[in-house]
Amino acid sequence: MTEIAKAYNPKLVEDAIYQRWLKMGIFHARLDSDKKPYSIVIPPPNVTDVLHLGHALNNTLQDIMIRWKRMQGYEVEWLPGVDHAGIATQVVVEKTLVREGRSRHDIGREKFVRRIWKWKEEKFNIIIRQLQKIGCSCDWDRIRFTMDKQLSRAVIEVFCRLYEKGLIYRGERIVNWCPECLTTLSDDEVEREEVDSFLWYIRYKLKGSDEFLTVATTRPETMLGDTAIAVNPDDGRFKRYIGKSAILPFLDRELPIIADDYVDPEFGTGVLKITPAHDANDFEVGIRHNLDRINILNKNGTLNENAGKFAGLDRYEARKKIVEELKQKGHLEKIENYSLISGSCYRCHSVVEPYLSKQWFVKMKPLVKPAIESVKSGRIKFHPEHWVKTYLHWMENVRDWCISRQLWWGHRIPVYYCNDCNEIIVEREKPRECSRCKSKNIVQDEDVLDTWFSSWLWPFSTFGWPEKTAELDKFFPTNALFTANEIIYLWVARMVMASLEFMGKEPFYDVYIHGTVRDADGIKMSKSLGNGIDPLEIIDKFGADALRASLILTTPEGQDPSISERTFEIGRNFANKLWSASRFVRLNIGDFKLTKDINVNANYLEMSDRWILSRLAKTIGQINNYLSGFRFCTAAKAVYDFTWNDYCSNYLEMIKPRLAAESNDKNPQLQRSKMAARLCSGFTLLQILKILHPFMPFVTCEIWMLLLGDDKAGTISIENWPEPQLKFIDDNLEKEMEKVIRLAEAVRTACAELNVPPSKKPHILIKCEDGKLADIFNAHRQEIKNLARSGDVRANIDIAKPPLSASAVIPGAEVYIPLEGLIDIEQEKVRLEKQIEEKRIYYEKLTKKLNNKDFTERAPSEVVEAEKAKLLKTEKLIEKLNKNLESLAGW
RNA sequence: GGGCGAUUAGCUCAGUUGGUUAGAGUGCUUGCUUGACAUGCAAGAGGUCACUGGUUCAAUUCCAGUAUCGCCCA
Repeated sequence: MTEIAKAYNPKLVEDAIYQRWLKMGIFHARLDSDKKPYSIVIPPPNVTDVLHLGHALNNTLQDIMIRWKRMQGYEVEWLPGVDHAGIATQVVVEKTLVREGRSRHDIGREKFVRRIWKWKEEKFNIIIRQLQKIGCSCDWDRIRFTMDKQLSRAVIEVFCRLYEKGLIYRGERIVNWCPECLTTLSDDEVEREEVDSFLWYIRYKLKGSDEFLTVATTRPETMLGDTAIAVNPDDGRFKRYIGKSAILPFLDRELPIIADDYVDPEFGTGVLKITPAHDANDFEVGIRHNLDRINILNKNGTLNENAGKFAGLDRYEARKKIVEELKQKGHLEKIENYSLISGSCYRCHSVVEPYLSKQWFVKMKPLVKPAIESVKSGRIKFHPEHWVKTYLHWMENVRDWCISRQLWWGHRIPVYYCNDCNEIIVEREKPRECSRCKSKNIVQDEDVLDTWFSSWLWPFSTFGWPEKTAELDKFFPTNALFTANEIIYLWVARMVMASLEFMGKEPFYDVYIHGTVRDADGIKMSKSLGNGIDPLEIIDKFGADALRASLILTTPEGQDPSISERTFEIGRNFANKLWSASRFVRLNIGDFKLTKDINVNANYLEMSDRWILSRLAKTIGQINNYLSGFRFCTAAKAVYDFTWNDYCSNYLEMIKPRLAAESNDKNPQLQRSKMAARLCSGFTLLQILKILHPFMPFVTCEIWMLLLGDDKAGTISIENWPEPQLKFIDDNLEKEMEKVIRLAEAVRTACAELNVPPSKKPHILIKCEDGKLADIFNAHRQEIKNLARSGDVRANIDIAKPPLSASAVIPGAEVYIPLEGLIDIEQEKVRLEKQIEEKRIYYEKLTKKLNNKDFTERAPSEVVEAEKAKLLKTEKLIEKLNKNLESLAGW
């Protein structure tokens, strides 16, 4: 027999166990299997950096589902992978260059991209190792990267198909421009926050008049690009100016005064300056009124030649100068404080400029329609359900998707321009000549595609699309998707659209949205704030199972968990509890051989055995329900409670005397009882290991091997998930056992409150109202002794209270604890009085309720009866407590 | 400005069809070298269920409003 260490040390076992799993190949899904498939694709972490706690949560949830399904006998595919994360990675790597005193332009595109590939390799390997440390049972044979050859092919194919279908077009639009990253950003990549700023009131002189109109603006520097002044057509104050012109300060440009509904008469002065090249709304106004678009900005945020004497200045420097000069010239009426919503780059956080440029867009409206239907019809379900609203809201207000990025890292846009005839050629392979003029003078578009343009294909590109592969056949559509709410728009919604468009099917049927990991103060964990917790550090200190269990136990469904390092003690302690209980069982079952297919024979079982089996069956049923409903936290709590309370605190305590029976004792009943306890405790423990395995794979696997013997154990990971054995469920028995447990509790409480030293094990006498209850207690003398830490136990209907005894009252019975010389009578009196007072308050509450005619007449009779029964019970309890108190009088 | 979510013990949170003396973990106090476990055992204290109305015999639970916080979108 292997010795079992006193405390569980995850460091000694986790790596070896993971290697064992890899060696056995149990994570690889086979195409030739007859089993029903179950598949999940991982939300590919970004190669920007190593994984944080949010990833740990995300992947633990998936692993729980995957391991559960695997044990249930599905052919399980959990496809892992990593995302190239275009802009994010480029920015991160660029920063490393900057630290060396160089920019990406210094070393050039080719070298820079090579450098990012190197970065990718490093992070890729670390991420894999991290996932393995966490215990994730991914199919490593099918790991993917969004820039793999085959996945890149899928991206190009999709671009071409959409272009051919007229769903991709090139257009000159106002886009979000990051002057730092020098690229466009999609609307979803811009972070908006409220900032304190000003509203500048600027006077524009009317042409040929001394009158002027005052406009209010939040961005005075853009005035250099103004091409009109606008008022609301219904605004009586300004009607007479419509059709006239104003003169732009500095540049003396003539600006037509136009009328447009877009102008809000309430804002500022009710007069707006229109800058079509630097504001999305103004752009629209410009189209309606056929206005010029004058771009005044360079790509790096400095002002260009259109800015006259301000050319070359940075945008904020220019703002300062312009305001200053306006003031000097008397064009500045006033400055007001104003809080505005400012957009910043989600990667480098510099302020984003609305910028006019030629970009590639995807027409979204046609793609959105079926994707809305998938969710409305219920074919795709969200967990928790309320995220449906978020999804639909975005879908119904979708705007065209700007997919070109002025970056070097990503999938190059498959568009070629002919330098001779300006033909635009969209091809899967690089063309040799222009399709129109046959010129060989063609160049590829410099830009790359938005990262999400590859990740929206993830559920099928990873399985080999556009090829028709066996993998796609077997594992697509996938079953579920696990992700965080931040990327419902960016990713989830787009995956649904892409899958419907290119596969004709939804990519998954269940979307589980988990919360965002926060620190103890409720602040989102992030690297920039430095409040993040490194999962590897936690694994090092507490173990991977502790990490997993703690995360799940503290992440209620649909809520953000608040986590500090101490949180992980919950899981560590639990792993140790399980370990210790297993050690106890191992030490006590002696030569009894546990086997995988061990079964419990109902004939031999005693009440406590049948009780734990009933509890076990119920618990398994609950866990199945909870997991099916994606209620991971509740499921985890159910196993936790069953293991700690039912199994350890109650069952193991109750069977201790049976296990301790001397093996040379000739009493056959005693030996049989001992066997039953060994059998049942062992059986239940093995079942616990199984239902706990998805949550805590390492420790359960290790104990499984220790109990069964390494060679025969295989791995618990591919054992059958237990079905609840309904024949064991026995509600009456549970109620009886509940009474035993309650009784023991009452005795413990009395002894603790009276400061009875634990070494003194007082005898207890139980006076029962009916013989049946007395029988139950008498049948469980041993169990009560152990649970209550008492001496002998005797129950009967006609027991007299011994003098100088403490007492406790429970429904249907009272317990006497003769404690002559051990207790302070005064203390016991106080104790009883306190209890009487408590009961009396409750009694009054019930009386009041039952005296209310409205209640007795209108509430359902069951409810009224139940209240009456409570009243009766309480009355009896008070009576008994009073008698016990009286019996102490005079001592 | 629109939408979503939250508000229950010192802290983190359960409480799914309205009736439980409102629970758990953790922290706190007290007592325990209890023959598995001090990463433990036992006991205790601690709550006007954010506030105001409404529906109801009955509201932590349903409805409306207010306040505070968080997230998403304009």
